[in-house]
Amino acid sequence: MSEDFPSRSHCPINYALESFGDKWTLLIIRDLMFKTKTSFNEFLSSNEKISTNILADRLRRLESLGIVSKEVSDENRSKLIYSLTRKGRDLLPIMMEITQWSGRYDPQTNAPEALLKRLEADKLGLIKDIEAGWEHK
Amino acid sequence: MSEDFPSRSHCPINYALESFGDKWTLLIIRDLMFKTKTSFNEFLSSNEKISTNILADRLRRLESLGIVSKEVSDENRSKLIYSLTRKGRDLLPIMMEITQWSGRYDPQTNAPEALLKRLEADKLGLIKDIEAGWEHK
DNA sequence: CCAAAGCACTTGCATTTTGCAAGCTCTTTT
DNA sequence: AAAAGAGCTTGCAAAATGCAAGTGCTTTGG
Repeated sequence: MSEDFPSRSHCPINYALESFGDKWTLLIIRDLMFKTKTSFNEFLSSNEKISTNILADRLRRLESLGIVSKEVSDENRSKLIYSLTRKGRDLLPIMMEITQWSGRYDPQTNAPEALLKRLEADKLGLIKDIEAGWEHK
Repeated sequence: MSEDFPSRSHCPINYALESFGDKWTLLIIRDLMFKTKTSFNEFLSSNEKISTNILADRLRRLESLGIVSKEVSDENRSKLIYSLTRKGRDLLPIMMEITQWSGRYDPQTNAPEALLKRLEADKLGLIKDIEAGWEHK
């Protein structure tokens, strides 16, 4: 990990933009976080149709930022398993706020009604529950 | 407002990306939300040095999405005042979570220590206070 | 009342990033 | 030994960005 990109400023919003401010990176994080996808070909199969060169680039970038790590699969040594680091898992509250905002403003959102309800009623509890699910994994 | 962009999916994360998933949009929202900037030239003067054509494009886009609105200034009729709509102000929790995450992971962050402390201790109270400041404005 | 300055852009063009299709290398399965 | 799966890389066209200059309205100062 660790690589330096010329930084425009050290504003916290800008730091986030330089980490995941593009059209694709957060989708990969979403897949890792909520869809239990872990491999190159699984990311490729998502609805938004990322292309292979962009996916390879973003995974490399996420690794260099310490948000994602990869390891060789136990069962199949030609397969790589990607996963979120602590830094990546700490993006959960951001993802939840984004989900809530989009759920409120996208008339066609496919965010599950139950999830949106829980976000309104008990966001912190929900976040804790999701994190708990990661602990004993 | 309202314009249609061909949408890749109705995933809530993707909706957010299609609203502000680029290197500049969130900086404009930051300036409107926290730096009391309201005009084209003020946005231009930010540290990150956005160029005029991109700024014009993003403001147009934010208006068409209903996140920002503009009106002619009372004192100076050649000046336009940009402001956040309700939809835009509702991005505050996302901005706060981003600030907290970046504050935690950017060793050089310039997020004020006091703000980060308050975010750890009483995020909801902080958000309420900021929103209250907007009410009687 | 006219010239200069302020404000919000637009335009043109070079550079960079993206999107798409094809191909390549190394396992693993049959 | 051949085919299939997994994770890429490469080449090229198209789109987005960055930079510098210019345009068309106010508004201000003399």
